[in-house]
Amino acid sequence: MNAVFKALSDPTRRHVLELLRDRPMTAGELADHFPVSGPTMSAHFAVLRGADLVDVQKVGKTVIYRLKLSVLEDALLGFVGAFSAVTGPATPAASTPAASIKGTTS
Amino acid sequence: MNAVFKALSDPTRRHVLELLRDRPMTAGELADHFPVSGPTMSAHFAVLRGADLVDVQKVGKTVIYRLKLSVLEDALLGFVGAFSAVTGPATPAASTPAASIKGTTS
DNA sequence: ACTTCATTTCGACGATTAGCTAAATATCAC
DNA sequence: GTGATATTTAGCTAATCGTCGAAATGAAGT
Repeated sequence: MNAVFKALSDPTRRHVLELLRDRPMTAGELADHFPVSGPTMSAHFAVLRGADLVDVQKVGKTVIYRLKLSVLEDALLGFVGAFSAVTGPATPAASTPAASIKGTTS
Repeated sequence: MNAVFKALSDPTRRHVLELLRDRPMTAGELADHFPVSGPTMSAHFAVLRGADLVDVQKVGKTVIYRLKLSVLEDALLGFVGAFSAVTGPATPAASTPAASIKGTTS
């Protein structure tokens, strides 16, 4: 989970995940969306792989990256869920609005 | 939002937020939970303040830190919401203020 | 005023990170 | 095999980060 937050700490990597949200894309296709070099993008991909946030499939001379949504969700929702409960571990549609959680007055 | 993810990328800071989830705590009280020096903790607090994740209140010679849940939720749920419809724009049964974000990203 | 306690600021240090160019690897087309 | 294309690896640099001890700030208490 630490790896996921680490991966998410970079704007470029978050943007890559957002691109992957719509459809799987090849490394080059993804790289075309950013003003950095190929090797730099490759390094970002490596971090995303290390966090298990993407699936990799080699097809011919290209590499297709695919988002692993469940991993992203488990980490983020799991973390936020510990705070607000509405977004909790296994309760997608809870009835407690997040707005009802306030600073404790205890 | 970038600041929030940046702040969340460190385990110590995430743990601080978790401690703050239960109740507001003073800097020293929080620091007691970690094996690092005071100055180091102070630096972590500064990052959390920079991300607007905590409220600060000076009381006598102590400083009370309080979690700003909505900021945490807006960032994390907003981001995840852009990926999975279930967690995002409109929860089927409940509508949380933090979840009512997102439209089209990128 | 002086001392004590809580916290932050100041420099400094080693580790990590994002970025680059050049080179290596792999696959396809010829 | 040769050449072109896609991606990664290797080696490097500069910036950022987490950490520390020492000093500074601020607010009591004596």
